[in-house]
Amino acid sequence: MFSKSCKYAIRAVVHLAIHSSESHKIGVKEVAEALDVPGPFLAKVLQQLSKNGLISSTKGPSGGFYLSERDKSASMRKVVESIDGPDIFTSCLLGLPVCSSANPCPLHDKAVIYREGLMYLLTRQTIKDLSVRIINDELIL
Amino acid sequence: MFSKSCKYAIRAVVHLAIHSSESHKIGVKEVAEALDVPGPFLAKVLQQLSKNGLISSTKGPSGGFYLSERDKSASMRKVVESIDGPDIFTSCLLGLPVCSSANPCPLHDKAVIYREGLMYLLTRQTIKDLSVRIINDELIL
DNA sequence: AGATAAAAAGATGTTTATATCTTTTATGAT
DNA sequence: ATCATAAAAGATATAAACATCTTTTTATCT
Repeated sequence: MFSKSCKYAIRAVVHLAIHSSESHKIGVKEVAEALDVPGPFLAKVLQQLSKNGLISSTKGPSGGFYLSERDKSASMRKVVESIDGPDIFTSCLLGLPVCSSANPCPLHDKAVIYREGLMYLLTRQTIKDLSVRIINDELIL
Repeated sequence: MFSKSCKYAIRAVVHLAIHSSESHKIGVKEVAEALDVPGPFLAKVLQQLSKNGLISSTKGPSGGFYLSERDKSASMRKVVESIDGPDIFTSCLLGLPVCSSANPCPLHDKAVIYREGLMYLLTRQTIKDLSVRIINDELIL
């Protein structure tokens, strides 16, 4: 479903939402250790998220990555699309170039419902929503 | 969602269901041209499907791949799992090793519903069901 | 039996995804 | 102003997926 980069991105963004703020930035190393993922690879992912404006960062001493309040109001869908590309929820399940409700592939009508359900779920769910839920339900990352 | 091999497999199986029979086997080349996919690569996929007992084949002159009536009664889910592995519908969306309804990752409860919907759809839908629908609705492959 | 056709199997190449390392640049602290 | 710190950027390495080619095996027909 999601690429590994994307999975890391989702977890990292939520971790930052919970543990960072404008006044308390976090380094890649710390995030990587918390999530138990390869640091240099996570750095790439965070840089891309930063370049796409989904997370914030500053260089230099006491710098690091963080989420502003504005960042936290973005949808999880944007996070996913920022890494795996905008077509992940809309491209044909069978990889056919022409596939739409007008010209459906054999799986289109039946399967698209479920994928769109997931898409809309992630569209509605903001980073903040998710992190609040994680704190309340004591979920793991 | 599905790997390229898996997409090819789905399309090839359906093509065989529609165009082949025990008395009319089809060569890889013919299938590859019909679906417009690379022949040698499709051959690998068909071989794996054959080895896993999802499609039938015979060697030699007038040999080729085909679907017996018994083959056609298998679910599309088996086709998918035969190529992409049995975990494709059940592994954690975030790639966490421990993730279940008892110990859910942040996306688990909400997202799993949709993926399971797709899984059950493919479980119910046999190869024959799908090919009949394709013929009736004149869908493309 | 020999020729042939086609899958099966194996070897190899190419591309993309994943992962790591090194250098550069910007920032805050002294 | 200088130094230390940490992200950004670039270069490189490894693994997996994707793709192709070649050889072998097997079945069928003559």
